[in-house]
Amino acid sequence: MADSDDLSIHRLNPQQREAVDWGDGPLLLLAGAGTGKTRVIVARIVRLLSRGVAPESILAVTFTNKAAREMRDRVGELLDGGVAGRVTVATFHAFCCRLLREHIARLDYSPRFAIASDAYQSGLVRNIMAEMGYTGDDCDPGLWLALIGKAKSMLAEPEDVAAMSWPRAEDVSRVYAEYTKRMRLMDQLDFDDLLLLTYRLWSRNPDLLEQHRNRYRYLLIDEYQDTNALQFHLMATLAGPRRNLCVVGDDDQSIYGWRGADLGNILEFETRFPDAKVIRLEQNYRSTTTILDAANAVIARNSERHPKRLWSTVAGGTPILVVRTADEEAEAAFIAEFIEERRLRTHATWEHCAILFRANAQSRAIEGALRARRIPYTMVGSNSFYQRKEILDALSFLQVLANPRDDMSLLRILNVPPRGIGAATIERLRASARVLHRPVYEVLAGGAVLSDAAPETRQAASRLLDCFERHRRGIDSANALASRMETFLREVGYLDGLARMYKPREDALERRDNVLAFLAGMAEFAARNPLAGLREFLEARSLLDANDREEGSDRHARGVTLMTVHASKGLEFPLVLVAGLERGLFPHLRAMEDRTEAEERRLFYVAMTRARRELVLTHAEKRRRGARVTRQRPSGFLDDIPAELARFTTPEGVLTPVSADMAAAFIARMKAGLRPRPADTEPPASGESGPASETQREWF
DNA sequence: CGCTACGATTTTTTT
DNA sequence: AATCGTAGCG
Repeated sequence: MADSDDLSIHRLNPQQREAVDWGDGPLLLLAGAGTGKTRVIVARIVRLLSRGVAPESILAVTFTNKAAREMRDRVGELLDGGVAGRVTVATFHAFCCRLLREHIARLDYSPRFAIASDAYQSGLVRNIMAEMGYTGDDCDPGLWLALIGKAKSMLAEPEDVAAMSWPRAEDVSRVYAEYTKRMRLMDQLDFDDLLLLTYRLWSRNPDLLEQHRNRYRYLLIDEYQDTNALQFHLMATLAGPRRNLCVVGDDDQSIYGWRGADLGNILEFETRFPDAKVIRLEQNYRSTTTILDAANAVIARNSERHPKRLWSTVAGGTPILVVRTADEEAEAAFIAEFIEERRLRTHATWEHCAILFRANAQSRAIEGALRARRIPYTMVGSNSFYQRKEILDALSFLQVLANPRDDMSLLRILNVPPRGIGAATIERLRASARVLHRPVYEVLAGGAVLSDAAPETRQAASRLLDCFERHRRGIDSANALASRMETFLREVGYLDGLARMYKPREDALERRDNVLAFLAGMAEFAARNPLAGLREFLEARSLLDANDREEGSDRHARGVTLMTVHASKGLEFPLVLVAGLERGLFPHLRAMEDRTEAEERRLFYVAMTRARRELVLTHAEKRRRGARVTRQRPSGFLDDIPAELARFTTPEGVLTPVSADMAAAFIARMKAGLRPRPADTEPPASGESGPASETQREWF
């Protein structure tokens, strides 16, 4: 969806052309929002091929699956499929995962490792903390995991951490060591391990590194501002003495610092590679000057950045609307009605509109308002489906089936639905497994622990184990995978047990439907990947981000798009509404404390620059936060928008009731064949657009 | 020893 | 509005 204005390769601006034609060696491309970044990367790949570089030699790494898919598609459009398919385009994690499946045996790991989700990691750390006797406040797993992740990105082992000057380094080291040991025992790798072990693989096996260096001779990194130290290290190592490393990014759009992204990577690229060529892309093809000037003014208040100033040839544009409402319901109602009005008065379609917010919880009110007005929408990236209890339970059954050593998953479902294996029994099993250093599954199968348990308990356990054993064969075949898994979930008692676990009948039925929808997704996967089995399904699932996990085949969004600002990066819409511009919410309270406020500002900058033609910012005076209602003050970010670019108002100041005349005019337009254009065919925004008044009518 | 029902607590962003 | 933890019942 980004860069939808279809400038062909032959119509690149001078900076873009220079970036495309630049030869070997390190290259830093500072590409602001909407400057045709993806187009340049794709053109550069095509250019490399035309210079005789083999497609197999090119590795393009992105941060998200969305970006990888888009790049793959765009390369495919310009090259015939055979060639395009030979270029490697993958996320860091997918690339490393593929490498490790093939070579990890050299590090003495099983190639059948599973990939642990963050919830899985948290659960494990929580268990570890409890076992090690930590109590009370400092049991927050997120805190410890962040430190472990930090250590990993520094290539530090637990012993190294102990010697560091961190607060409580001793404790971190112990938790880290235990965490590593347990993950290994369960054949689990976390996201960081994928990168870390790839690096270790190369440093311990120079022959392999040499082999890979000879294969991947040209490296491109997209969204470079989101990489962490380890990711940079990894790619620099692979580039080797050839140093054909082209990185593309925008420091102003770095919004993943909380996840370890290191802005230093992009700010210091020239220090690491003193002879690096640096090219800036500053011509924006996306937004009006009004939007761009406002975004520039907001981001200019950050200090640590590569100085740059985006400019646009799309003169003028409507002022940015800043709308104050009484509460979040009024805010949601305004947003819905504004979209409805734009649709009636202009050529806007629902697909042209996006509603962005800082936190997922904000979507509830907005969804309600849209539903009440029958406005179709798609909520992108809401993890909610996969965070549902029934999906997590079903997933745990499958994970144990694929990998019996997966203690965490086994313990989760051991007594689901209640089958007589209670807390005390589970505790004994766990303790015994810990002492013996054996997987819980094995201890359970051994039966010694259960010898003096109740007969029903013993019987339940052996029935469960029996069911796992029976269904284990055949998990490697895609043939009717989903229906065999459904049989498994039924025989293991889960599908029918839902009725007993959830008491309002409708609730149970809904959860059952969700599990069946999950299985339908699996069937779809199996159809697309006829060689894949259960393990491949689970791997693909864990490497996908929420945006890719839409269950319906309906990938092309229908209706208005709702998402977090984080999920919106890389996208663009003619009309963008950002909700909740309030102190404590955006910028978020937990980010306001120290240096992360700069990141909140960048996040707001990302939100603003998603808009092509019109930008609306809303804030409410009261908002429910949890159980209580709080008075909200407008976000400080609003003060940074130059007054002449914005109009501060209320819903009454913007919305005029939709008259019968207006509706009639709309119908007449439709009859006259003036159907709104689909977004893809939108003409390139160019300098010759008319005066603002005409722009206002015609932009959609 | 395990199960059910009720009440307290919760919300940042995600590969 | 869910989910989680705690207390009484079978």
